[in-house]
Amino acid sequence: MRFMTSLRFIDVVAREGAIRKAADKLAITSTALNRRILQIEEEIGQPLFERLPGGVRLNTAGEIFLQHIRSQFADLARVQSQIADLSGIRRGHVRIASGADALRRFLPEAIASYRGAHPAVSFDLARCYGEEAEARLFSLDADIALIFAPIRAAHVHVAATLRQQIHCVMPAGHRLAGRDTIRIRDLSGERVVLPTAQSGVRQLLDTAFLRRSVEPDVILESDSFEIMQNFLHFAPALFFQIPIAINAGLAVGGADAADFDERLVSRPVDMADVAAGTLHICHLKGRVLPVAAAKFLDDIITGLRGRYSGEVDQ
Amino acid sequence: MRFMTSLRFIDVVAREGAIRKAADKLAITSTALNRRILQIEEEIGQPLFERLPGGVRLNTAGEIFLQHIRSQFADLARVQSQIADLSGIRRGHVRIASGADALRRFLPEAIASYRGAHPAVSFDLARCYGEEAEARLFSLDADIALIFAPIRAAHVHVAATLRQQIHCVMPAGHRLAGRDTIRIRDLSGERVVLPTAQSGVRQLLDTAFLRRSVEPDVILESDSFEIMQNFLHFAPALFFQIPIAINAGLAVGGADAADFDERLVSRPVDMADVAAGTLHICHLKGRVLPVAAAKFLDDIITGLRGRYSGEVDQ
DNA sequence: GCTGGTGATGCATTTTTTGCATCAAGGGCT
DNA sequence: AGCCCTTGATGCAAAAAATGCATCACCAGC
Repeated sequence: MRFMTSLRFIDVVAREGAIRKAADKLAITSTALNRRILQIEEEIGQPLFERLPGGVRLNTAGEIFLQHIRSQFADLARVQSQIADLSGIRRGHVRIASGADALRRFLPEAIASYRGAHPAVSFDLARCYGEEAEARLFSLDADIALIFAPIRAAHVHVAATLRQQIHCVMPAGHRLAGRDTIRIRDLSGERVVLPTAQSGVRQLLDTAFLRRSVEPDVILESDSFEIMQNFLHFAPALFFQIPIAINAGLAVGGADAADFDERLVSRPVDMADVAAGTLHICHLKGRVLPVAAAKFLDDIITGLRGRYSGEVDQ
Repeated sequence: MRFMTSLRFIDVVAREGAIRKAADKLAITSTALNRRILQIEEEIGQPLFERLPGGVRLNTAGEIFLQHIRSQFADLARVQSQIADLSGIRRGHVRIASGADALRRFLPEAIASYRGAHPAVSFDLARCYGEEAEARLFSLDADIALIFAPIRAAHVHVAATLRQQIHCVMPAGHRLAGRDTIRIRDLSGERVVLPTAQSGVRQLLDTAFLRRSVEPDVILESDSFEIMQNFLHFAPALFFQIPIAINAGLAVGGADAADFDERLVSRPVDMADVAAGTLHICHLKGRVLPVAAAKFLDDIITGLRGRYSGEVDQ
């Protein structure tokens, strides 16, 4: 949209923190960009950036204005998708911020299924932890967020929640593989593979370890479920994830549950030790989502309700 | 704002119904305007107007887009007033759509008082009936509406309501001037002056006349309270208004109430005959009002609560 | 004091926008 | 049917705006 260029430029300058860097990114001269900024500031009647020796930074007015710009862009996208909808073609773009948990299997599957019905809709997945996901909603860089952690900010609207019990994954031959549920005290001295400290799963586990005064032998920390799971094929260890992250089949644990990997089994951690965490499916409060995003959000909530009826709320 | 010109042009074209007329109004050539429209339509990817032999008319896509444009303008105004607020100067502009009732005395007084505290805030008053006032909220031509009639559209948010009993105004020497309250049956054959059929007061009265099978002698219909009231100085007759419209003093009726004009008195119509109407103080649902408008709305509601505590709701 | 980064500005060039003249099309009127 | 008027669209030249280059002033770190 031609008439939005100046506004987009401001957004980029704010992100880059310097007019010249932003100009490089936008493939124009710093002169042109600088003058556009000056012109808008003149029209507003007040400067939007403070000039620092190392670049520029938004002042208060600029922050207010940038928020306006971003909401304009988001609203324009919604309007465009709504207009595209009129001509029968359901086009659109959905931007999702999600933890690694849901990215593993749930979102790919949901997106594939959605694209089966609406092939002209494209997706953007950003993998990030809770706080960053909330920030992405606020800066309108994401339409939907899936957060397995408590919600911090008031501007986040939780459309649905899914209770998820932590599961322990281990080689089929492990001494604990016979148990129905795993107790935290069983893990004392055990070799375990843990997600990074920012992860919701890790935070629940750390709380439990501390409470039961259990110190497992942490041999690997990673932000990649792939690596952690594959590691178990080469060395005997335990790792932890939530059911929604299980990437082959739907072995939600229990003695009679199917193994989700020929040599790995999953068993729930006893609820007396680790409380079930909550996966929050959110969007920005007060925001009208683009058609495609709204429909997708609806679809995944309906899908979850069908699959985990008891654990879905709101 | 330079970057909004094309959008403003679309708004004007939609209102005028013809590119050439809009071009005249905007003081540019129809060529330039036409090309701007064509360019935006190309950027959107779809036409926004249908071309008719007598001009242009918005199509569905255009209506969606125009609504977006107007919300952008309203939001920009809010952002500007918010930014202006930062520098200490409380500037701003408040646009009000109101029935003649509230325009008479209540709004002028409220505005004068508000401007005493914030002299840099300007006002725009549009006198209109209920349905049009709602339309103005929707088209974002008004921030606040005062409607003495039932609310029709779902997109209107009622911030407060004020119950108002219809009062009968007459010369001090009139045979009914001695009564505490006026009954509808007293009006049979009486000379009355009535507001136009679109007015909320008139609709309440018509219902009452019909129910009681009373046919007064309607000698004047007008949409101007000024004319109706002045008429009473020259010919004996009755006219009707709500307390908020009484323009000198606050004679809300009752036997001991002060007369609001040396030769005219006001008496309430019995509630058994005419139910109290409701003045609705509204804005568009889901909209964030500019600082000035939000503050003014707050002020008048607080003011009403102080003056008519029993009759103010929500 | 030098170096490497920043944003601002004068001037020539390029790109975009505008205006004039003109066309084709449709409705209303005689 | 024929005329007339008004509508939006378009080719081409002029006006206006945006851009790029070269350069300045400023500041931090070395």
